[in-house]
Amino acid sequence: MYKPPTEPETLARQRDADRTRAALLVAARTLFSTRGFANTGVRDVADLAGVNSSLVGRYFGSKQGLFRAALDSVLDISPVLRGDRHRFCADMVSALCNTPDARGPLAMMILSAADPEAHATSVELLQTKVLTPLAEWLGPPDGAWRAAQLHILWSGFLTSWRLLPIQALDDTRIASARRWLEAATQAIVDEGAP
Amino acid sequence: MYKPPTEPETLARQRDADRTRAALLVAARTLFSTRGFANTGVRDVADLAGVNSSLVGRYFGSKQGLFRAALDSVLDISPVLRGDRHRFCADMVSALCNTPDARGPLAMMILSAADPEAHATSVELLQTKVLTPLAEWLGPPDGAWRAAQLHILWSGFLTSWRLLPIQALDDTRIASARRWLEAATQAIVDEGAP
DNA sequence: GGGGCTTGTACACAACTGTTTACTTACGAC
DNA sequence: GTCGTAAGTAAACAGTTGTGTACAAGCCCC
Repeated sequence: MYKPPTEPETLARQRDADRTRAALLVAARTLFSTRGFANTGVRDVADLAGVNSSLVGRYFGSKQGLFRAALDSVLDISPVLRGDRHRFCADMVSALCNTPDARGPLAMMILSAADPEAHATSVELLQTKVLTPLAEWLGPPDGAWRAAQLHILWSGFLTSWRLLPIQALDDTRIASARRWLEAATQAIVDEGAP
Repeated sequence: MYKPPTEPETLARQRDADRTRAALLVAARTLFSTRGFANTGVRDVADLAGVNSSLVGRYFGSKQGLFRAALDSVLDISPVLRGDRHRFCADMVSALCNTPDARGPLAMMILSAADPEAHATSVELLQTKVLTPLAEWLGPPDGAWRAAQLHILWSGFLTSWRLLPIQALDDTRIASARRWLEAATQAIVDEGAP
């Protein structure tokens, strides 16, 4: 059988650990937030990233480590909190709906909540990286409780829109629903300063 | 080695197909609503029900068939809708929080949303067995949209309470949170008749 | 009491899982 | 150039999964 002297198309991939790690994180965010933790195999992530599956173990220790790193890398609301206070609601709703990789961190956490370890990771990171800073930003009175109300509202909206889609939030009605979400968010924020 | 003439403890289980089917459904509801579809094996369900795992295939065709049957068997809000109109909010919140088998149908659907087929089943049954009847019950104006608002509120609450628990809804604060949920529900119901 | 259908059990099967190991190859310092 | 280390690959591992099949046994009707 003929064999070409040097493999033509599979010219050796450039070796770049940082790039590989980043590609794995992007693929992980995409798949975990779409199919959840249990329905995503490390081979799926590696294939999407275009790298070998054993590199997951090398760079992140385990599938769980990859999940934590992927979630941690995208769970950050400080940009919105640092922005204009008038723009908070619009920015937040926008960040919630226009998610960069697939369906965003909230979907990633909820779809992966069935796995005990991924669940623990999500609970921890959600509290420290979202709810606590948000409660501080809202300030007294009842910053923590209003932060919780916001989270309830947002997770309910996201669940009903993308995770368990209902007819009232389909493509033809999503625009007005987003306006409603923004108004509802504003109402909770304003509870503090009537 | 001695062998007793007739097995003493494993005396033949009485053969009752209906009872077996029912036991499988209870076990399925419990596990699916706790661990989700992907993290629940047919052997787990069968073991919890105390029957042989191959009976899942016989009685429900497949694991997917079991999921549909289990969800269908518990997704029914007509008792609440038939009750006193004044009691609607209290009954609904109670039904949402005091779920008979483990965590109830909403948790079951959300935790299983990562699986494509279980997801399709959930979307279909949720619309036909909950949202549509609820929208009719609410009536004009905007029955469908107010039903959607209720679903967003409830699914957000349940997610933040049991699926991805936040500190603001822990055991010490859940009582007042339930009162808040009831009031918020009432507000949406009353939107129709100010 | 004895077929015949139903109920239940045990087991085999192939596919897939996350992880680990042994190995090859590229890059950079000397 | 060459040598050592980092980067990447392939394959094997043991465990688990859903499903199907072959077999044992109870129940009911005749």
